[in-house]
Amino acid sequence: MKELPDSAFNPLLKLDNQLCFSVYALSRLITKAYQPLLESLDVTYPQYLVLLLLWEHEELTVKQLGEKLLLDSGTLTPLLKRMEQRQWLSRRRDARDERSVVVALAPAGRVLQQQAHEIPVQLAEKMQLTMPEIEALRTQLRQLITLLA
Amino acid sequence: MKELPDSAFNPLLKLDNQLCFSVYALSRLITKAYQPLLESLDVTYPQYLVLLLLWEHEELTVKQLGEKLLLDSGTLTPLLKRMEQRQWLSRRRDARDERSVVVALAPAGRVLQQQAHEIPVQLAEKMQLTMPEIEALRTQLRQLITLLA
DNA sequence: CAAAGTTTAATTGTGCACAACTAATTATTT
DNA sequence: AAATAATTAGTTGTGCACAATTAAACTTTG
Repeated sequence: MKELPDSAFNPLLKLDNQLCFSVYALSRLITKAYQPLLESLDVTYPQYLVLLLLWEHEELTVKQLGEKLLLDSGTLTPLLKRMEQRQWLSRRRDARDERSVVVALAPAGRVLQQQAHEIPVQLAEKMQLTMPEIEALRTQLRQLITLLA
Repeated sequence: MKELPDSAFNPLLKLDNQLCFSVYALSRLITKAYQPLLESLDVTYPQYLVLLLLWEHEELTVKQLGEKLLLDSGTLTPLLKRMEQRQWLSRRRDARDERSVVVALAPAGRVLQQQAHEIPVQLAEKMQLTMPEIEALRTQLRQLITLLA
């Protein structure tokens, strides 16, 4: 009997079939789709996510940012230092608990918010999805996230 | 009138509402879910994706790998060099077109395939999804991928 | 055929992402 | 109170990911 490639027996090993690869590829494509919109602000996508949170909450500890973004200090500390250098935010130890570092929105970070208004709208257009479609997809992904997180 | 935070007016700016963040977070969680399964092979997730393709196709040019994985030579070249050092694959210029580099599965890479059989199954279990659910989700994601790619 | 243009990898430099570890502070236990 | 444990950021080292550039090989065109 002729030998067949393994993927003939185990179609799960075929790349095209893999849900995980789709998520991985889509994630990078989304970052690229954001890039032309973000580069006018000279902000990377992870930095934009931090700004989204600070626009909403004004100040958060590194730990709180990490919980919301699912990132650890090894990623956040250098990222926040770069953002501090550009004066978008400030970092200071919490007086009530010197272990914590409080990250607060700075005036220049507030200015960026004005320029960011159209970004979510433009991106939704790029993805050509209706609101209900976006809702449904996000709900499914969030189920997986809570499962794996 | 009292000032409200901007996200009250523009809920799209709220992180929790963002489809894009869900994809980004899920992608990293999936990589982490793979990690305990892949570390027994001492392979990273992107390296595993390359292996999946080589198990299927035996040999591919860097360009073909890039097209399938949506990665460029800046990412692939150093990754493939590391895999070549471990003797999982070989790299050689194509005699018919010296611009191309042919990446071919090496015997040690074939051995890895045996150990990888259970990985997709174990991951599907972790995600607690039925096959139809996986299919449906993947179809939606692939639509977005072709749109953005 | 020669010049101009295209294709393919490699290189360089920046910024995540994360595991493993360290150091400092706070909380808990005895 | 002293010893122990837990929490929080920071540090170090490795590996992607990608933009921008370079260099070599091939293709097309005048």
